[in-house]
Amino acid sequence: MPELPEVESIARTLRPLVCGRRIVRVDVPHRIGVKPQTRAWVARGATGRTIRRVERRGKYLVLHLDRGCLVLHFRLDGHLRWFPSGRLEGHVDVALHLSRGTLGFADRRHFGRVHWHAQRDAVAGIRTLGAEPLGPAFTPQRLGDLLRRSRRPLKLLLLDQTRVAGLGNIYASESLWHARLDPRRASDRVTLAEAGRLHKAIVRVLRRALQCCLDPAPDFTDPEWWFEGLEPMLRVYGREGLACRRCRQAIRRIEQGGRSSYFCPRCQK
DNA sequence: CCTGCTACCTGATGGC
DNA sequence: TGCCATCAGGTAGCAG
Repeated sequence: MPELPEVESIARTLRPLVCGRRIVRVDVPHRIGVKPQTRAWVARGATGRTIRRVERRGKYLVLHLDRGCLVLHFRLDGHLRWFPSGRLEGHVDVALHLSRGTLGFADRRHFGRVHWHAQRDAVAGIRTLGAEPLGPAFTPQRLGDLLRRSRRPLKLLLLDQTRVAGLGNIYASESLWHARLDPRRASDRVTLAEAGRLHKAIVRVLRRALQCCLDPAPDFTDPEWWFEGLEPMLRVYGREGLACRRCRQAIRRIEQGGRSSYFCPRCQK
């Protein structure tokens, strides 16, 4: 479960459940969930430690322990499950048994990971993350600078986590629709005014999505929870062939970087 | 450094 | 029914 708003809502919902709790045991029913680390490494790092703080960076979820941290990444389909009784049910790849309740990490597709690290910034993917789009450093100027320095298509730039942290395939397309910008446009050919529009669109889309993800909040039961609440706010993603909600033109789907982009060929220029 | 491509996995869906 | 192709929220690693 994937992009910034989803992970942020997970972090917020998780805090009261796990902060201050001790990890009494770590089970790894599917070792692929910790690859390339080992069961023993993760268990040794986390067992007996107390969860002090829950942080989101980009799409990473970091459980800071009193020594080291657990770094979770959901990739495409990973999700959390909460077992108040501590008894596992269904598919779980990694289980953190806490002093009260058990947190499970599950991903049938086995792309998602749970790793233990001595330091959060030991993770290259976190260390190199770009600006947090809902943070103070993400200004129209900053976005304008990023755009000017790349000739790549806008959509691919927005997906690059080292530029802007946390946008994924859904919200990149959504943001470009709101900004009325063609996903194929070369980044360095975007005007200042257009960069301003894009900045505003990104912030607006992510804030709105976060609201959707917080109501209803994640229940750590249904892996599809986030997508249901989201659909009403989507303007282009997954709407190939349907009428643009601004101009009624048919939405197009194209491939960029091996992934689908959705846009309106009439009002996105 | 920048860019583009592939691998990594599983399950759902649709055409024939 | 069954079989095959295609698609899916992401990133790491590697070649040029």
